[in-house]
Amino acid sequence: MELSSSYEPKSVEEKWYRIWEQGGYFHAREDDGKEPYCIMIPPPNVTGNLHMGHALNNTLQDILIRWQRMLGKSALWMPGMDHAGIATQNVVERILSEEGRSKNDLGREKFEKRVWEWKEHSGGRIQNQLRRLGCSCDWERERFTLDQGLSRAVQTVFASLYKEGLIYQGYRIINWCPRCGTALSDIETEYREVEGRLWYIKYPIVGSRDSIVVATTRPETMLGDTGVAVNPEDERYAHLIGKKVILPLMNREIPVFADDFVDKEFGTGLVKVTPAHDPNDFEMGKRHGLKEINILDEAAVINENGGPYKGLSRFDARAKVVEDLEKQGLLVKIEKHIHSVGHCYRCHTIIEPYLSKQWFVKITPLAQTAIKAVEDGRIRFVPKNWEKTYFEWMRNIRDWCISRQLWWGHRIPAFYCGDCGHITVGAGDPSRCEKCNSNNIRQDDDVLDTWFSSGLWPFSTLGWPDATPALDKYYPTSVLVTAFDIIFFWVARMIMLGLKFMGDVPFRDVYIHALIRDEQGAKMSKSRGNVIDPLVVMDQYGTDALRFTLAMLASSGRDIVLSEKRIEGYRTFCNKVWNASRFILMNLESEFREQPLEAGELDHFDKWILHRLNEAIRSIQSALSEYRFNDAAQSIYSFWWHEFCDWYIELTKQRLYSTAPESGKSSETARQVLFHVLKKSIRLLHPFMPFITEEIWNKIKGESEDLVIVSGWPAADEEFDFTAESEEALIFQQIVYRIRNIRGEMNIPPDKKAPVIFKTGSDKMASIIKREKMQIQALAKVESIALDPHYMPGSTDASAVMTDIEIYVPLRNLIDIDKERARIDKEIEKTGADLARVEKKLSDHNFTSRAPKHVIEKERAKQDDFKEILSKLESTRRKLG
RNA sequence: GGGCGAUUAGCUCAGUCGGUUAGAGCGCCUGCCUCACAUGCAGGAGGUCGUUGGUUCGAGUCCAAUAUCGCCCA
Repeated sequence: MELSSSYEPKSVEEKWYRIWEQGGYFHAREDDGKEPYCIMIPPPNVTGNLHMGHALNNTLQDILIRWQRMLGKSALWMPGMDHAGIATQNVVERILSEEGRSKNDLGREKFEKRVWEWKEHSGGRIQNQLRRLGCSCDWERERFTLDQGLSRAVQTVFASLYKEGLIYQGYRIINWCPRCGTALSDIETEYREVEGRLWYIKYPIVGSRDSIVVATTRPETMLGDTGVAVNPEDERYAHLIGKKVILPLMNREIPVFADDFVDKEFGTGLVKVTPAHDPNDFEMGKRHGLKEINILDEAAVINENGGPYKGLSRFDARAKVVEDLEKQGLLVKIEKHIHSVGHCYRCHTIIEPYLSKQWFVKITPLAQTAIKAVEDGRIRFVPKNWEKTYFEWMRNIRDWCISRQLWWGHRIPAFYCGDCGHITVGAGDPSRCEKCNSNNIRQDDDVLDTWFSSGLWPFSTLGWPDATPALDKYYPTSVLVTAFDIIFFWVARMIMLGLKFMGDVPFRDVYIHALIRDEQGAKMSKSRGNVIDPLVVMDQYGTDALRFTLAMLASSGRDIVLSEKRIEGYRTFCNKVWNASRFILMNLESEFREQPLEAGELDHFDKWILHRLNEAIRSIQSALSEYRFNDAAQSIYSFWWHEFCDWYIELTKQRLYSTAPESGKSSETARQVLFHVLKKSIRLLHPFMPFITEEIWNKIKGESEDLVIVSGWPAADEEFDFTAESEEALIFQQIVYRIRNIRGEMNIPPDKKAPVIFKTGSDKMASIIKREKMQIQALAKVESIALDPHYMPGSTDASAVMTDIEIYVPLRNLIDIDKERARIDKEIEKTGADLARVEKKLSDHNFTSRAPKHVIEKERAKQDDFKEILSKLESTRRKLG
């Protein structure tokens, strides 16, 4: 039963995780007849390593799952990983390039095989890192977005949406990453303010010696210009509309036309129009029938349409174009200009708006249903204000570009017929064109956006498109736990696709937690070097300390600022819990048997701690059910430390150590209460600190009891609500605290015990003091206690005044009169201020006539109290001279 | 440009329905190795709740304006 004097997390963590996992404690059974509770893990990238964001996200999920499991639910936490198309392909391409090869050297099939090999050997490290974090995922059900079942779900969804006309091919400007060599969706493009330039370029007017001046941030795109636009209301240029100008360098005649889109204030008010290389120009081009001249290839190198500039990169081309314009005297001026430029969210390369044929999801019909689900309250965001962000985006949503020019991913299930040109789309691999039955068909080369498959996660992982018992039991899931940065990427898409294919929401609640930042509030990133690695932290302080810290910090704000100091602080809490348990175990006698508590045997402090335990249970329960993780953690922390350890355990020592013959019963009751409270508080703490609690539980559980992970969640016991006794315990604490305060302030050495005289006219107070005489002596280090309603204090008494009690500590030569005067003066000042505030309120007719009665009563009572205390303090002060 | 959020102790943050004397952790100061714990114990200092105005009997809390900082979208 003996425990070591400090908690050593390392071996405990490994041991218990193994026992839980091997013992099937994480496994939820669809046939268990229990009420379902299900959380789908936000699948980490297969390339991922556990960072603080994951640690927070998964700690919160694990708290919920463990809590619900203890509540007796069929708690399923579905784990898995995301194939992360771009990221994973990049990783393997980098490895190949170190070998001096490219993916094209291997060819598609061999490359895919190579990625799978990489996945088997190096991918998915994060799964074991989640185990270290204590995550009680149902690993038997682990899924991967590219595994067979999920791939079938993807194909089924694609085919269905295509047949309904909600997936289509379009030729338009998309966001192209020249480095990754693929299209991206709008939200995969990150805009950043960069300082660029504005070049003013002369375009000669056809049939005139005059020229116009256009301003542009991208002079190199002029190679593809097919027009110049002006605002129709711009009088300066009205005469030019319909004229033609000569495009310099290319010597092409292009029209000047009017379009509302043009901002009169920008540059000269004349803009060059390059329909193939700018989304706005593309729209204008469509409106005015302009030609689209694509001047770039897929690597953003100028192609044959760029004439003499062919072969130059987009950046070299810019320099050369500017240089040539200058030589020809066509460059008017250059200005500095700040504008926002899109970057690839994976590799941060500048995005090229690029004209190409891609697959799109027609999103508006899906979005409307998804908006309604949140409006109706069928899905609830917590905190609620994220609903605004969701609505804002969903109402302005644009079609989703889902094709990616990658090799790693779900290949688009569209087959082109070489004979009739028909496109056959369907789940499974068709061998013939569905229209002309030709076998001359070829599958689309592209793969789908990774988010397309993760959008199906809540039902594809449960077996959809098959109607499985798991799907039936666990869908809709209970809650989705995630950070706000993927509301658009993931949350919104799961809602749209879940409603579409399951006919019901994918989850009831969406709990949005904050992002983690460093001590300076900066986003943690490897390049900044400010990363706190959760794995290192778990090594140093233990997993439970990290988890508790994260729970404490998980309040509803946007950011969490994390510092190691904080984690260190909660390691001491682990140690506190450990040592309190150790104390209790040390004081159980070998023949100790847990007995039901008998109300008749309990003393006031037993009743107090049982009452406080009830209140802690209630407050933790209500906090967790509203996702107030920090409040729940705060409640359990302060109950453990500041009530159970600081007061109750200290109070039991007198009873446990007493040698008085009649004390046997009291000490046995104390043991029973200690044990009872320990057992319940260990269970309350389990979801937050699973390892230490399982270790301790193992030493205290009964032979027939199973592990704490499946023990019942404590319920408040109304039989143990002792309000009146608890109030008396608080008065006792006040008394002890007042005496300790005198000792501390007067610097009375700990070994010097002082006599104390209580002056009170209240029978209630007198009885408390008489009853708890021994405890006051022990906790406040008091030599003797006297009750004297008529005590006349001497000039060397230190004193304290509380409601209905005056406390005197005769100090004789130990007293420092100046200090005592200052102490009393401070009290007088404070009480005087309190009294003044209350009296001001009570003398205000508006207050007494309009405030609710109970508020006025409260103020009156306070007034009486303060008055009495103040007068006693003043009389004491007079005696001090 | 549109939207969202923050501003409370030296630091990082709680503060639910507007109603005790605004709380916590860390840090700081004083005294203690008291037989569970020095990863500890006891005591203490430290706040005009960003600013201004309003609503209210009453505002850290509600409203408006403003300043500073941050995030998202275009």
